[in-house]
Amino acid sequence: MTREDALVQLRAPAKTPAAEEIARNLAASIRDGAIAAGKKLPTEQRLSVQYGVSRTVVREAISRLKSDGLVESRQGSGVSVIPASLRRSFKLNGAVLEKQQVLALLELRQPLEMASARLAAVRHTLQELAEIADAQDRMKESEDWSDEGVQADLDFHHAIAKATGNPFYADFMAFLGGALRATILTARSESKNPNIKTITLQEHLKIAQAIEARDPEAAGHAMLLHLQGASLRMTGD
Amino acid sequence: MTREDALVQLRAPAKTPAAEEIARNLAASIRDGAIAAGKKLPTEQRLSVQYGVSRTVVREAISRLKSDGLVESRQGSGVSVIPASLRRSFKLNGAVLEKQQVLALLELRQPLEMASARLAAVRHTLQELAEIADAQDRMKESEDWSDEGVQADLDFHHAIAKATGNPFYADFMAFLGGALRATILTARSESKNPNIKTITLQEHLKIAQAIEARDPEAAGHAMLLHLQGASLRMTGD
DNA sequence: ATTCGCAAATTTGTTAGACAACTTATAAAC
DNA sequence: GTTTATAAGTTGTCTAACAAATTTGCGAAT
Repeated sequence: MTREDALVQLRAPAKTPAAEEIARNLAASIRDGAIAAGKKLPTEQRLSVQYGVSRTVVREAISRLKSDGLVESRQGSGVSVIPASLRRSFKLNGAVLEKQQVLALLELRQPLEMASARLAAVRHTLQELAEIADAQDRMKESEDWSDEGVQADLDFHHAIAKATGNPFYADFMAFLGGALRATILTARSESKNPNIKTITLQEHLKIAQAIEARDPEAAGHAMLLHLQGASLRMTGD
Repeated sequence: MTREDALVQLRAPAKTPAAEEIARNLAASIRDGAIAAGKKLPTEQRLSVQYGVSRTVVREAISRLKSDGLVESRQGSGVSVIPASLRRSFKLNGAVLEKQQVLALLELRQPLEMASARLAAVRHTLQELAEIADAQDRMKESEDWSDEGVQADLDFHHAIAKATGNPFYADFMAFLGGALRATILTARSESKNPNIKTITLQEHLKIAQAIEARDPEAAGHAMLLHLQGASLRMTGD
């Protein structure tokens, strides 16, 4: 009996709450223009009937849309769609990233990482340099393909972004790193290349040295080589 | 009477809903580590007592946190904080941007715009080229410092991002453009430089020509000159 | 003493109904 | 015709309850 229950749970593990599904549905309608910008959503009453749920659930769904900056509500008036040009939240649609999406995301990351390395070379403080070295050390001591190793890898890049002194770099690189994290993990564990950690550490070292030497061009170049190498290792072997 | 009411409304224009304020409060506690990753939030019951509101309001606040990827809830268990490395939403904290923040955001945008121009030069289709030209035309026909003019300016950059064929470029540049939109508008209207539109159009033309000629280096360089010029015009005169 | 099973207590998910606060449309009064 | 009350419609909030899932604690069987 318990075993069967477990199987059932495995087959249908995540019964997504109604509010989440409705929010996704409405968000899709907004993004593809089915509900134009400036227009009002149906009233909470109508939506609750339409989706066959209580008004509470509809309100929780709309709460999410508000948080995403997709809509805006005014008491007594209604809920209206905010123009795409004013949206203040950038979001990866949560789901798993397909291979092609990962490549596109890496393509977005590359110029940012290069700029990050260049800026860090010019602006870094001693403390930030120590943080970069610390991430490097932790990766050195980590087991191959371990979770800690990948984390230290991401921390290395994040430490550089922080050393730019520009919080947007730090935040956005952390965001991108998190999105790529799962991908990197599986890629590492599936790779047949046994030297992947050693090579990565060497490339990191060159970046760190160029930053320490306050040589932005060398730092950017070393970062480019590292990203190209990492991309090859992820897709290639 | 009506006049006085208007004044009152101006003085206290936005009584922020309780759910929004609580969501902000909790988000702050999470981001600055007051509630560590992996830990559970207080129960909805306790939070409703703590903030002096109903459970409904607390649930709407938590709904927003879920949408932001800050927390995750499991029925029967509780609401737990998601590690920063896994957050899947990048958000500008809604408020108005200070001058320093704008500069930092422009610094983030620059390498992306340059990469965007380079990629667009290599990958653009005829249709995407037409869209770039269209934005350029609309800006030409627009009134100086008008809302349409700024919109056409942003559309020009967005069209280039779309021509990269990489949806993440398109989405993120649209996001950044929206965030900078208000700033650009005020900067334009406050500027004493009467030729600002003409100069911008000339710089845009050089970018468009380099893209059409499929010359990535020239496109990137023209974009750099444009951004540096725009930044100077925004802060300088 | 340890482990297993099971019921009870917790906790989130959902529903229903009600009232308050605000906006908008309507009708009445001037 | 303009302005002013009135009413209707809509979002914001509260209360009370039950459903569904998880966690906890207790007792029994081994």
